[in-house]
Amino acid sequence: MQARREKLERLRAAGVEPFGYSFDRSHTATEAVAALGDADEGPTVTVAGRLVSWRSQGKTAFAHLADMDGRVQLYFRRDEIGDEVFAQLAEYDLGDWVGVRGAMMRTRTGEATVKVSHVELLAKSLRPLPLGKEQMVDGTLVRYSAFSDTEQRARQRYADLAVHPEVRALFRARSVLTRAIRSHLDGLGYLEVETPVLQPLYGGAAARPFITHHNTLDMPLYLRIADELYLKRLIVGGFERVYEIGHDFRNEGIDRTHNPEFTMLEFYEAFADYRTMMSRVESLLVNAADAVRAIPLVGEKVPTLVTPFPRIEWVPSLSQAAGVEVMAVSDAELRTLAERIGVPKVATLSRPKVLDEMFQELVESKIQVPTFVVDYPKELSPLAKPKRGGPAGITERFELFARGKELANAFSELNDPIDQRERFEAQAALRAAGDDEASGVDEDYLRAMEYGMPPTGGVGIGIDRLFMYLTDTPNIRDVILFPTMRPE
RNA sequence: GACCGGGUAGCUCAGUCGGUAGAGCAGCGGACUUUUAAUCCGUAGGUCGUGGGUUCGAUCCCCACCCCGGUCACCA
Repeated sequence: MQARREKLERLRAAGVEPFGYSFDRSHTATEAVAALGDADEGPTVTVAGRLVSWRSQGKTAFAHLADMDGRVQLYFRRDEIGDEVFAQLAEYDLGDWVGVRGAMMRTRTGEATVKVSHVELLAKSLRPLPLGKEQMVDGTLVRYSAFSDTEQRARQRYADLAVHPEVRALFRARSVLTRAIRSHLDGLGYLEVETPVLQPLYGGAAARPFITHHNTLDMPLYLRIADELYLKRLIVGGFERVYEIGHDFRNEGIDRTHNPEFTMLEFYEAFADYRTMMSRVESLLVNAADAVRAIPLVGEKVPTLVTPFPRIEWVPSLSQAAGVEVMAVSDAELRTLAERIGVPKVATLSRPKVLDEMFQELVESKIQVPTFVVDYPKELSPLAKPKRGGPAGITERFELFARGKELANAFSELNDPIDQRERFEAQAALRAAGDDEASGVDEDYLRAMEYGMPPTGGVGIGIDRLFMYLTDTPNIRDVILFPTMRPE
């Protein structure tokens, strides 16, 4: 770093501004290479990017310049750019942002290269980037001394992105994913809306919230754990199709699949039930997967989605896997069974919870291809409507699983305000008993329900997890640009 | 929270059966007008995660703690 400072000073002394103001480029690196085509000489191009390699050879030098999505070789000759400028190249470092102009040419070894006739420094890099060396071996990129410390890559995402084109490609793909989702929902007549992140009451899921304080109002506010209750207020208001993509916040642990702040898509559609929402989810995911599949360096990993997704019913699938009629079997028998499967602390769990654990163990974790699990027990689904015409105690709810992980959760939404009040009050009782994941009674939401909400289907999809599934990324930290981390 | 693995140069790592440390790349100086992990010669660079203990002496052994990763547990 000291050496780079000194170079900076020498450049300034020579009248070179080390931090430029703007630069007009005619081609990206990829476009410049394409402009040469198969020819040995090509048009003059102007390109800009970071210096990522440098091979000096006395009176010539080769370098590679990398920009957003590509790289191109640069060839400097003293007799081409003059003694003074050539001498100044000694003050350049890897990581510097430069702009160059020159004719495209092909080198002896066949690489498309800019024969530089003009070079200018756009920004001096004072801190060395952790650039490794790389080589193509049989068509695959081999890195040496790559920047691989997972912690530092997440903390210094800017450096991770700067030296790893495939990381840039991954996050570009993530952006493409959300764009595809928006485009798909917009095409169905959905309205994208924004609802409060700061909420006086939190609800719509069971999770511990982040709590903050508003000074002027002198009251606590909670960072939302879900968008659900506000989006359904909008259905009451007459927006028949709404969606929101935003961050939810849950004050819980951090691990491979959990970040305290994560991206949630929720969409609600009036007059729809959960069956309609299943087909919405299918077409949405197929479109999203197609969009991501088109991204180089990422798309190869995207699984092929075959619709319609298989559908299995919660109770029968569990009964079959367990070998007994789980809803009919005695409590004692059920618990014995659960223990044999390996469910921990069976004695401390309620019966619905035991069933849920058994389901996770026997069914959920074995689902590989995207599969809808439908018709959940009421005890596990407090926000879903009872199953029409179906057995008592079953609700119209589905979850989508793939590779053993939940991708979506949806209901035919409960719109009976009397029933809703009872469920809120049950939650409030739990909260009073010390369960800080339970919510209170949201009177304003009940008031909205009392005005009348049409039949509505609603879906929540965790975008981070969906993207992890599509790109086969095992750690959520690797799909969030700046994951939550302990301070250094 | 438990267990396992790890923390040494800017990056990736090696090592010291206990005697205050090395390599490659990056850096710096030099040679080189088609190189591509360029090559060649030379050179600089480290409170060995933190604190304590044992010892004449600790980066190494012991204890505690911190941090990271993995597995498991917890978690609608």
